[in-house]
Amino acid sequence: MCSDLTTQAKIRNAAIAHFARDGFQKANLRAVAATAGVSAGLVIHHFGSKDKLRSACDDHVLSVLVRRAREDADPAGMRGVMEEYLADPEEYRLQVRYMARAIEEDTPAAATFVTTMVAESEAILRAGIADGSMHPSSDVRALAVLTVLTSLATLTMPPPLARALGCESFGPEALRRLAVPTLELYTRGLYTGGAVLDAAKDALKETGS
Amino acid sequence: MCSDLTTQAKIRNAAIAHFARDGFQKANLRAVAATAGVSAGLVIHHFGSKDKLRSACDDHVLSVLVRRAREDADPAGMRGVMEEYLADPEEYRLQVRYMARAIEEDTPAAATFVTTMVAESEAILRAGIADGSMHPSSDVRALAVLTVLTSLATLTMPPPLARALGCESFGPEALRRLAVPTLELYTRGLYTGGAVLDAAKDALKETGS
DNA sequence: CACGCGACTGAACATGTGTTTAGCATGTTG
DNA sequence: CAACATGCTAAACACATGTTCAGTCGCGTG
Repeated sequence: MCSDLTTQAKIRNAAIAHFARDGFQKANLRAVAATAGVSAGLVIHHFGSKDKLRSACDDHVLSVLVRRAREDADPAGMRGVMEEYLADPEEYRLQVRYMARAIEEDTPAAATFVTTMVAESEAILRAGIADGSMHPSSDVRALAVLTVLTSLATLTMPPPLARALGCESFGPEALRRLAVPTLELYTRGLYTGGAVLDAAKDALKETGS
Repeated sequence: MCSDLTTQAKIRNAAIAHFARDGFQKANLRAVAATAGVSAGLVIHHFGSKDKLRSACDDHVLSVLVRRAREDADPAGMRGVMEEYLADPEEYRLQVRYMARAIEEDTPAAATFVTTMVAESEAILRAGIADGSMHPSSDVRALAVLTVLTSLATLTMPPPLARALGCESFGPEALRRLAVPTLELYTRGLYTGGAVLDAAKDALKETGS
């Protein structure tokens, strides 16, 4: 990190780190101020309140993440995102984690982010279906949501699940381990026959009325 | 809810509801006490501290959830869980949400829960592969983790993603919408060819050393 | 220089919240 | 009956934390 940043920017970055790590509630201004190397009062002096600070962080992370997502829009929803994640600039992990927290708490920026991601995913899926590289789906929208959801879940895998994989905590290692099984699932599926799908369709037809 | 419960049980249930809805931090004892119809002091009188209360809730939810999971162990990891979720006793939604929060915060009970679920998933997958109803996988363990992860993510889908699906918030409606695309993915896969999988394998071989 | 303005600090303030304590009611026991 | 344990409450306490305030430093400007 270059240290020749605006004080505002230093505070914002410190806040992003703390919010991402501890959550908005648990993070406290004095700690944020400390890692930014300033006093608690200054944080408020620049941002007005903890909530406004959060908004600033939201907007910043949103813009960075959306820009990145647009840059490497790849097949399969967030595959591009995953690749960049594998390369693993620590900063990127932070921002994804931050956004995941924002999504949980249903922040406006998070809504924008999700909308963007789902739209982009859907476009990619439609393109893939059109050119024959992907199977058609009965509900492309829902499939797009599913893609984003699983990508996000994977990228923010909680520690207990990472440990189930033999990793101390989530990181590139865990992601590498998941990559092949995931893609196997995406190319062959899991079931050898259509029985489960048919059964589900029937079940839904009954309940669906 | 039957109101002929021990006061302790009433408090515990109220706490589970609040922890699930607001998270452990944000939930406060006075509110919990209020919905339990008692005073704040009594909560501490019975449980000793907020942390101990959390432990009690953890253990309770864990036991209920594990019991349920064992009862309807079905193919595909948590498909049984999903079915029960579709039937939608409000209480069940609560407990799943509670456990998701516990997993995020890496509680001991959550670790046990995850371990159990992954083990069960893995067993189911191995059985399915053995009897030919599922495709073999290069890493069954990782596949099991993936299954649990996506199931959990689906069941605790955050509001923004639910809205992308046209639902106001997550519920049986959203789950029904996702069911068919999910199972389509699980039976046909997404890609029509193996190009992406092969590319990923190559990429990992390079980075993997 | 004098002035003012913005960055900045440290201490004070306000409030929300976990916990403690003193006390009250009730039922049980010696 | 007296003593005591138990379930319970309300008020007080302790402390963390968001926010405010008064004042200092440094710097550009009239």
